[in-house]
Amino acid sequence: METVGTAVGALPRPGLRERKKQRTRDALVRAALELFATRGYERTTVDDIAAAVDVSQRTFFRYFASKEEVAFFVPRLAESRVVEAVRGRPAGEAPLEALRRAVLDSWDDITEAVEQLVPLELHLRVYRVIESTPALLAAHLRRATELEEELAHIVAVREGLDVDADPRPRILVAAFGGVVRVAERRWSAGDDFSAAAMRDLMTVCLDLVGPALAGNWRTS
Amino acid sequence: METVGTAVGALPRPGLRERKKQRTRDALVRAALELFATRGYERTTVDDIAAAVDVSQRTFFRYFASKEEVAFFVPRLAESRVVEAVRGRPAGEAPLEALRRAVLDSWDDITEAVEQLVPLELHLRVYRVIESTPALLAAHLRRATELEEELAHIVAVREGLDVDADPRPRILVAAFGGVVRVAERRWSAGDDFSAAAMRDLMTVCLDLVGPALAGNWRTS
DNA sequence: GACACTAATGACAGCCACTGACAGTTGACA
DNA sequence: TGTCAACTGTCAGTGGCTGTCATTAGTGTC
Repeated sequence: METVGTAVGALPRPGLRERKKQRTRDALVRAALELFATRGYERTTVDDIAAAVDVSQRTFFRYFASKEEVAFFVPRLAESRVVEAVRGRPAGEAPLEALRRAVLDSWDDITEAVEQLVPLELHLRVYRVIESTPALLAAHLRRATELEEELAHIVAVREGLDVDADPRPRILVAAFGGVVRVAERRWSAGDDFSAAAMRDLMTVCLDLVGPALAGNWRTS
Repeated sequence: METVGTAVGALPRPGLRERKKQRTRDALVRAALELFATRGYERTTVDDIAAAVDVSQRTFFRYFASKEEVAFFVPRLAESRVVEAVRGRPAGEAPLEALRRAVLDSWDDITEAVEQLVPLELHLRVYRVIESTPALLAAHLRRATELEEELAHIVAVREGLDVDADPRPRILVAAFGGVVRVAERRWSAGDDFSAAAMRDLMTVCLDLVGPALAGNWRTS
């Protein structure tokens, strides 16, 4: 129930103005996602979204830097949680294992946090729109690599390495990120969009990295 | 010197109209890349590019679907070569090895083909612009995943699998693609942009995938 | 070599994402 | 209650991109 973007300490009742802003932002997000999911991204104009919340187009752009940004409001939440989870892993753990457990262990929390914002089913529908809309898919991938960059730095620090000198941190997270994306696609393509299903898919895909890279597949 | 997009058989002199189109397209590409490299992508308008070649803006959009597309004219060439190279690998080869050798072995040919279009040095400068411009980076990553999808299908056929049933093809190319991107970044960040340097980087990065994913790194 | 045929182009109007500037409104706080 | 600062709406303008239509310029034919 906590305000999402608030600093850690002291939350002494945000004040009317702040609450109003929060409500406007949430209304814009919900209206936008609903429109994207039903009508599609490209056939939804920013004017449509603004009109649905009864604010001016200019106001929309004061809350979101671009039309794309509003589509990634929910994923953004999830990403920050993953980063935190990786930071929280014990130092002795192997790098890949730290990434793997961070994602798997924090998955239920993430799902819960998402549901607090929008219904999980709407999130899934929007995710499908993201994957099938070139402009959004591109933005999604760019965001993913930015996240990977952050994770590479964290891994490097854990292992006492320089990210620019030793390529292993970036290679690890790049491979890991690619696998996560495969799992995400399989999740959105399927019909079971529960958190448990996603966790299972992620587990299976991560377990397959080794075998997939290994020499011969005929021994499956 | 052959016309790039011509069908395999018979090239009986393209005709004046076709040659004129070819020249216009090449001029647009060269003007655009030069402008992107010097002035930056966002500070170059389509009108600028069109004016540099003395055609109307409308004509530019008849050659390229978007301003982005012209920036990827050269990479597009390289990608198609890689796909062909993978298709040409012997069937018995292990999947990862096929991808690896396809890229490494065709690298010199690709470099040569690129140089026929634009100076390699200009290509590098444009590549740096792509990596540092959010909109272009996003488009680059989307193109990369489209390529990965194609490669996953090829790998699946090689191994007699169904891409949608067995996740291994997609996992393999996702991991592979991630590593290739790391190598590309290191290439563009460095000062030696020769084909040989790129091949060496690629080799090093690919050799590190196993160790990076393996349990503990302290044994480096 | 004149003739129709068709592809390529330019000029123009218009949509949409996005931005800067200015003025009006509304919470915050003394 | 009055002052200040934050939030908002309006308006004008830029740039990417598209549809339309008249004009130009290769192409094949007689």
